Amino acid sequence: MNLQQFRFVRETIRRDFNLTEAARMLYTSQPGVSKAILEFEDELGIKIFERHGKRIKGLTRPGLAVSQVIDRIMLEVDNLKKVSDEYARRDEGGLTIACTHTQARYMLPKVIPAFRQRFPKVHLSLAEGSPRQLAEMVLHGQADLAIATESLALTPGLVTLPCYTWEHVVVVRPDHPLADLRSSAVKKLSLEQLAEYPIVTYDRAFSGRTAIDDAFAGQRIHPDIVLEAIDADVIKTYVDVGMGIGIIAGVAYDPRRDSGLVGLPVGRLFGTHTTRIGVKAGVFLRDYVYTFLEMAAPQLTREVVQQAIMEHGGDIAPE
Amino acid sequence: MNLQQFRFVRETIRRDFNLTEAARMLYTSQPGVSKAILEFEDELGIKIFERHGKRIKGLTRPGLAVSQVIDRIMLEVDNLKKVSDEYARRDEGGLTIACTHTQARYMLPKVIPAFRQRFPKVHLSLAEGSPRQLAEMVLHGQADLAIATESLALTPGLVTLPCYTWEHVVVVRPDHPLADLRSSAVKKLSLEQLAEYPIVTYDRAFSGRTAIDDAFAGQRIHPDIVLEAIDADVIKTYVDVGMGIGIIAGVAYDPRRDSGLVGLPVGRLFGTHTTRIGVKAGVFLRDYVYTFLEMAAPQLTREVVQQAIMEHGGDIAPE
DNA sequence: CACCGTTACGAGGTACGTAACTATG
DNA sequence: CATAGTTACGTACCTCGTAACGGTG
Repeated sequence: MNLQQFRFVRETIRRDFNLTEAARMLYTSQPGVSKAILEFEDELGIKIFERHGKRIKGLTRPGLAVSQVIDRIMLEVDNLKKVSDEYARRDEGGLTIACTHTQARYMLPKVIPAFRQRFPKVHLSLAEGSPRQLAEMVLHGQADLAIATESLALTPGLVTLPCYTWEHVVVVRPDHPLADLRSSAVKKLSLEQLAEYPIVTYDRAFSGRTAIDDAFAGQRIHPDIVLEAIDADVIKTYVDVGMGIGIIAGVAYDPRRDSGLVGLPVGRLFGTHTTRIGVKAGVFLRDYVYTFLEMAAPQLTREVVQQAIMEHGGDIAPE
Repeated sequence: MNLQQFRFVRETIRRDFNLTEAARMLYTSQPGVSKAILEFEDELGIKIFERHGKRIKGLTRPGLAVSQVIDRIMLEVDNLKKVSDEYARRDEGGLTIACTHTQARYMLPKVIPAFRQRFPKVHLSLAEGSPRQLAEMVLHGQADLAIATESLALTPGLVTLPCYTWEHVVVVRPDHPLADLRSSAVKKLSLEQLAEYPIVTYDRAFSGRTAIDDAFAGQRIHPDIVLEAIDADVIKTYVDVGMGIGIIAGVAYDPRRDSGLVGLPVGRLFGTHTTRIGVKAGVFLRDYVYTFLEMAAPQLTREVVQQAIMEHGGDIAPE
C-alpha cells in the first residue's frame, strides 16, 4: 500500500475511468498505473473498479468506500505540504483564487493591492470560470479559494462563507429615456417599465442572473433579453452602442469610470445577493490565506473560518 | 514522501523520541529509520524533531503540526484496510475489546455469547488494564473499543458513549451483623454505620472508587479501607475470609452464584455511575462492531454511534 | 479495427541492512 | 564509556518504462 496507488486510483476516477488518461495526467506509463491498481486491489482483497472484460466502467461498492477514504488521505497529504511550507517559508507561497469575472474585475482589485503589500512574496493567480467550474477547481486542489455569488453554497465538500452583499443596477446611455428620470422616479421604477426596453445582462450561470429571471417570471413578464454575457464590461459596451438597457451587479458600476453611462439603483427589484467565498472542507490554509479572507471580509476572522472548515460542510448564516 | 516515513515519524514520537526503539517496533534497522526521517524533513524543508547534537529530544513546532496531520493520515490508512475487509470478508475479522476486569467478568458475558453466535467467524480478544491504559490502547489502534466507568470520557481523541448505569452494593458474610438487617433497615443504612467496619473495595483507578471516597469525604468520615483490589472476585474472596465488608459494583454481585455472601443494595449512598464505551474519533468501524455496540446497549444504534464518531469528540448525554 | 487494459521483461534506482563513525550525557 | 544518531556502502528488490499481447465496442 503506498501513496502512488492512492494517486492512481483517484486520478483514474477523475478521468472517468480511463487509465490511459490518468497515466498521462500523472506523467507516467499506462501499464504502470494498471499494475499498481491491480496490486492494490489484490492487497485489499477487493475489486475497486467494475470491469467489463478489460474495460473499466466504474466503481464497485467497496471501491466507492475506498475512494472516499483515499480522498481524505490525499487531502491530508496535501495539507502536510502546506503545513510545512507554512513554517519553512512563512510569507511565501502561492494563492490561487478561482472566481467569476465580476469578482476578478470589480471586487478583488479592492483587496489584492493591500494583500500584495503585506505579502509581497506570495505568488497570486486568478482563474476564471463558471461557478460550477470554480467549485470543481477548489475541490480538486487546483485553487485555494472560489469566489462567486451563485450555486457555490450547494456544492458538497465545499465550505462557503458569506463575503459581502450587493444589489443590481440598471445602466443606460445618457440619451436613453430612463436616463432623465429624477431620483424619486427611479425609486418607483417597475419591472414592467424596464421590460419595455431590450435588455443586455449576464449569462445564466453568473452574477444573480437567476434572480433577474425569477423577478420577471414572478410577475409573469417576459423581458426581451437581447444579449447575454458573462461580464459587465461586455454588457456595458453593448449598452453603450445602443443595444438596450443593461442590468449588472452594483459593484460593476462606477459613476466616475463609467461616465459614459447612467446608473439607476433599482436593487430592490431584483433582491439582495450574497457573494460567498468557498474553500475545501478540511483543508489546511496558509496563514496568508486567512489574512486574505479577513481583508476581503472583516467578519471572516481566522476563528470563524477555521471552525467552518473543521465542521466540514458547515455554513455560516449570511448575517 | 511515503507512508513508511509517516510510520517512522509516528513511531518515533510514540517511543519517546528513541529511534532505536521505533526501529525495533517496526521490525527494521535503525539507520534506515534515521535516513528516512532525515529525507522526509529535507523534502518538507523543515525540522520535525528537536535535536541536541545527535540526540532527538522532542518535536519542533512545525513537527507538532506535521505529526498531527500524519496521525490523521495513518488513521485513514487503517480505515482503508478495515473498509476493504468489510467487503472482502463480510462477517470475518477481529474485535479487540479493552476493558476493566469488572466489564470482562460481569458485563461482557451477557453480550458476547449472542455476538459470537451472530458472528462466529469474528475473532474476539479481551485486553484488560486501567482506564488510562484502555484509552491509550484504543487511541493507538491496539483495541477497537474501550469499556470502563471512570475517566474515559476525559481523554481527547476518544469518543465515549454511555452504555449502562449502575450502583454499588455492599457484600458481607452471612454471620456479619449487617447481614441480618431487614430490608427496611438496609434502606436506612448510613455511611457512618458502614464505616464502623473494615472495608474491602476497589483500587483507586477502578469502578467508581473515587465516588466511594468522595461520598465518605463529603461527610468527613474516614473509613478503614483495609484492602484494595482491582476486581470484585478478589474483594469477595477477602470478605469471605472475614477481612471486612465489601463494596463492589452492583453487576458484580449475583445472589445465586454468590450464595456465600449477602448483598445489601446501598447504591444511593455512593451515587449512580455510567459505564461508557470509547472508540477512537474518526475511525471506520466494521459492521459487526456496530452490531456489538447495539447488543451491549440498545440505544447505541449505528446512526447514533456514527454521528458521534464523525463529530469527533462528540459525546452523548447519559440519558 | 481502433482503442484500451493486461502481461512480459529488462534497466535503473531506491530501500534497507551491516559496518563504521561520532556525539552526548 | 555506554548509548543513540548519522554516514558510508553494497546488495536485493522493486519500480517503471518499452514492447508485445488480448479484449471490447
